[in-house]
Formats: sequence, structure tokens, C-alpha cells
Amino acid sequence: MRLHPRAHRRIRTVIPPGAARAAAPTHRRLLAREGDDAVLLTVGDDLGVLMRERCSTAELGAVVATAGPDVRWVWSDTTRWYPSILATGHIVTRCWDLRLGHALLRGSTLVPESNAAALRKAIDWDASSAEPPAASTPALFDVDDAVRGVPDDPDAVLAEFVRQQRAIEAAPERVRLRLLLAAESAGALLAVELHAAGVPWSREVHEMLLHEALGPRPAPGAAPARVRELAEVVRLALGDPAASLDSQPKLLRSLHRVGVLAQSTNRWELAEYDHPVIAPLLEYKKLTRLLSANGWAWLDEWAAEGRFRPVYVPGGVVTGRWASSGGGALQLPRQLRPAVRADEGWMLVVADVAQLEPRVLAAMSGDTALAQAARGRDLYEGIVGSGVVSTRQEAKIALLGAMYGATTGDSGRLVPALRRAYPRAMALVDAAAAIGEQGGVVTTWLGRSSPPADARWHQIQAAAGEPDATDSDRTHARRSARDRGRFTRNFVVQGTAAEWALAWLADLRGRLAAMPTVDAAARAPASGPVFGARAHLAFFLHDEIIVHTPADHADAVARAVRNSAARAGTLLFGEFPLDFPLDLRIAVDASK
DNA sequence: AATACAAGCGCG
DNA sequence: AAAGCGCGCTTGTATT
Repeated sequence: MRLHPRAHRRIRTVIPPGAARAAAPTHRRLLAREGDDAVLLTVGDDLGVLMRERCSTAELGAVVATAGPDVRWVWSDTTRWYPSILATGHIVTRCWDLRLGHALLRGSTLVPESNAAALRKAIDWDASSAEPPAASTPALFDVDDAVRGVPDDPDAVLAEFVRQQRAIEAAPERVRLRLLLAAESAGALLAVELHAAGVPWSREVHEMLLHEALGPRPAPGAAPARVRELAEVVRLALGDPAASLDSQPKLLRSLHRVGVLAQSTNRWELAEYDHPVIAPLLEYKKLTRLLSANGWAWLDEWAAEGRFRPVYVPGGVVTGRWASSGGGALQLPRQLRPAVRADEGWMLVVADVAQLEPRVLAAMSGDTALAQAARGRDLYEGIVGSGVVSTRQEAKIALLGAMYGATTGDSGRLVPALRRAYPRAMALVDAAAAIGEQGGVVTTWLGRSSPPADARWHQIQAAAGEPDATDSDRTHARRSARDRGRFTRNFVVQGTAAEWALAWLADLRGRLAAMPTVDAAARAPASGPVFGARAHLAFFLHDEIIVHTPADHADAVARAVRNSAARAGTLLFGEFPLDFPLDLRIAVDASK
């Protein structure tokens, strides 16, 4: 790396300071790179550059801090810029993530086509996946788009910002798009912060849980005692001391030999057979799963320092949900939740939204009957109370079936009753399914659109319409159309729920940042210099959050969590009469 | 030996 | 007890 000339150690202002002062408080500032330096562009309402500054990247944290909390930093990609700024101890309050913005706007049906086309043309987003999908490609859609880059040089950053700004301003629903971009960008900041802060994790509790379930930690390469014992019991029941339990084909053959004629080794199917081998085998599978997914090796690799730090991937799911990579953050088994444990003198505020997706569906469809059923704490009980179905379990299955597109089984059987009781809500998901089946694009409440049907999908549909089409072609086409219909049916609901959750998080993040810090002795050092000093979000999973907070602030945090949920509701749905009740607990650990 | 795929199971 | 959306991860097997 090149050393910077002394002159670069201080910000060099190119525009006279007077103009800069006038511009600074209200205007967005773009960050770009030139060699090893960062370039800062202050942009006016007319999108003209008011000021151009330059500093070394090492000084960026200080520059951000000096600029104050009212600036919205516009940059190519939060994952590229924010970690190093945060590492110097500075929180960025607002940003505009151009990569995420591009991914949203280039495909949104709310953006006028000429603007969307301009965005697509400017950045060759999917250059490497432009060829028609190979015949073997099973995916219905491709999320690679979201991970491609926006260039970092000043001209490109400014040009992309201008394109995105114009795309939004040209849209009749610009208020929604602005909200979506702001929420998505706040999520990008939070994802970096969650990784830095980490989930407080008790090695002691985790080891105790493993010991209880599996026995003492075995030598490397050996199976734990409890697993070995169960394997013996299973092999005895199979009448084969050498039976292999970890290879599906071999296990299936062994099962067949003792009369268990299952088609697969999945546990739901195995559970249907009445044979002495079943119970110990299911227990064996459960324990080996715990061992391989979240055993001692996982603990050593992911939570050794008292924090679990997964990498969150905002926008990583087509619907707008977050994905994660590393450590399986989205799959922490409930069994291990007691290991999520606050530091000494700290508490956890654990909150999840009750039935988020059906509530969101009620609001977006304007279905006041469903909203009425949701008025109490439990939406499913509300449906039972309206006499639509007779048990809570039926209400749940029916509603999930309606949102997922179930056609058979208990779920499919109950959907018609729901359709009669809540015609507006059901019409919304049915319409989304119909559009998907025809190859169309659907859009969430704030403007995230589903990916269009790919070339392979169209090819399958076209083949079924040819004169020489076989029954198999037609069946294939119909199935593929319905698959896509179920996807778009769920997309609008899951995607809007993700938007609600982002709005909740973004608002809460702001409230937590405003909370007081604690003195040195009361800090949680493992959460880092910034978050170890105050209440901070520690975990997020679709509709639930965990805040790690100094014990004295727990009540205030709980109020903030509730207030933010209420705020998210009005931000998205205005005065529509619907609340989003939380199940909220203040506790030392995250177990139920 | 390296890579791709499918099954299975964890989460919402 | 599951058949219907969205994921990530591990394991064993098949492919190269």
C-alpha cells in the first residue's frame, strides 16, 4: 500500500467553505474511491455536486463522525464501506446502499420502464449469467443479481445515485420506494453491526446441553457415548451388528430386511411404522444432527469467544428476507436457545411478532374482517371466535395453506372456509398466484418485485402449446406454472412481512442508538467498543429480535421495541386498524 | 482428489 | 401428523 502524502491527511475542500457550510446539514454525501483515498461528494437537491473532498481511508471514521448523524451516506455497498468505519468506533446513522437500491429498482414494477431499463443498462449486473439457463438448472429464479457489484469510482457512484434518484422520483409511488430504500439500507447497516456485536453465547450452558444429550465430549473422530449406545440398540433391532446407520441407501436396505418398507429415511415417514427399531433410530438421527450441526466443533468454531457472529446477508432472499452465511444463524435450534445468555449485569429483551404474515396480508388487502379477527393477541383464536373453523390448529393450518398455496390434505380442505370468510385477503393471494402462473411479475407493498419467469420456464410453457406436445409436456408445463404460482402467491406476503420487519428494525436501531451508555465498569467488552457500552440488537430472524442491554435499561428497551413495532405498522399501512402485538420477554437467556 | 447433487433436517 | 413458501448446512454418494 502507498503512503499518503501529508496533504491528504486532512480533508481538502475544493469548493469554498461558505458553500459547504450552507450545503452540509441537509444534503447527502457520496463516498467513492480514488486509488487509496476516499472521495466525498456533497450533492444538492438538483443532484449537482456542491463540494468535493478527499481523505485517506484511514481517516474515514473520523470524517464520518465529524459530519454528524444527519448525513445520509451514499455508497456502493455497505459491506465494502461500513465494517472499517465501525471498527474505528463510529456508527453511521443513515446510508443509501446503491447495490441494494439497484437490485430493487431495476426490477420493480413501480419504477417506470425507461428508468428501470437505464439502471439495467448502466450496470452489467448479470453478465456472467446472461446465457439461457442450462436444461439441468432446477432453480425457479436466480438471486445472484443481488450480490453483484456497483463500481466505486466517483463518476460511477454519482451516476448510479442520480439514476436511482430519478427512478424513484419518476415513480407515482415514490413514497413507498423511498421508504423501501431507506429500510433496506438501514438493514444493511444493522447487518454489519449485528456481526460486530454478536449474540452473547454461554459456552458453559452449551456444553451442559451437549453433555446432557450426548454424554461427555468424545475424543476427536469418536462418537459420543449416547450416540454409540443408541447405535447398538438400533443395530440390535435391525439384527445386523454391522449395519450402517449414516448411509441412507444402506439404512433403507437394512430397514427393508426387517419389514419396515419405507420409501425414504426421513423421520416423518419412519414415524408411521410400528417397529422396535423406529424409536431408537429417530433418537439416533436427532442426536447425530445436534452433534454435526451444533456440537462441540460448532462451539469451538463459532462461539468460542462468548459471542456468535454470523454473517447476515440483507436482501439475500428473493422475497427481501435476509439470508445468512456461516454458522447457520437462521437455523439455531430451539434446543440451544438457553445458550443465548446475557453478560453479567446485562439482560436480553426477546421479542417476536405474533402471526406477522397473516396480519400483513390483512393490511395489504384491506380485509377488515381478517383485521378484526386479529384485533386480540392471537389471530388464530380470533378466526375460531368468528366461527370460521373450530380449532386454533385448524385456523393456523388453513391460513398457512392459503398463503402457501396448499391444495390437498387438511390444509387444502380448510382453505375454502377461509375464502368465504375473508374474501379480500384470499383474493389478493389468489390474484398473485394467477399472475405467477401466467409468467407475470408480482410486487410487494413497498415495491419489491418478484423475478420474471426465466427462459427455461417460458420454454416449458411454449412446448406444451406445440401441436406435437405430449401429455408429459403438458403435465410438466402445468406443474411448472403452478409451482411458480405458489411462489408468487407467497412472495407478496413474505416480502411485505420482510418490509414490515425492516421498518421495525430500522426504527428500533435509531431508538437504541439514542439510549445512554454505561460507564466502563458495566460494559460488555465482547460486544465491542461501540455496542459493549449500550443496549444493542444482537440477533434478528425474520420476525424476531434479541436485544442485549444493560439490566438497568431493559424496561426502556422493551418500550422502545414495542413503540418501534407500532411505528412500523403506521409507516407501512397508515391508519388501517390493525396492531402488531409482540410476544416479549425480559430475561437472562433466550429460552422459551 | 475435487466438485456437484440429493437427502435430510434445522429455522421462520 | 404434516405437503405448501423461503432459506443454510452437513453428510454420503455420484460424477469428473
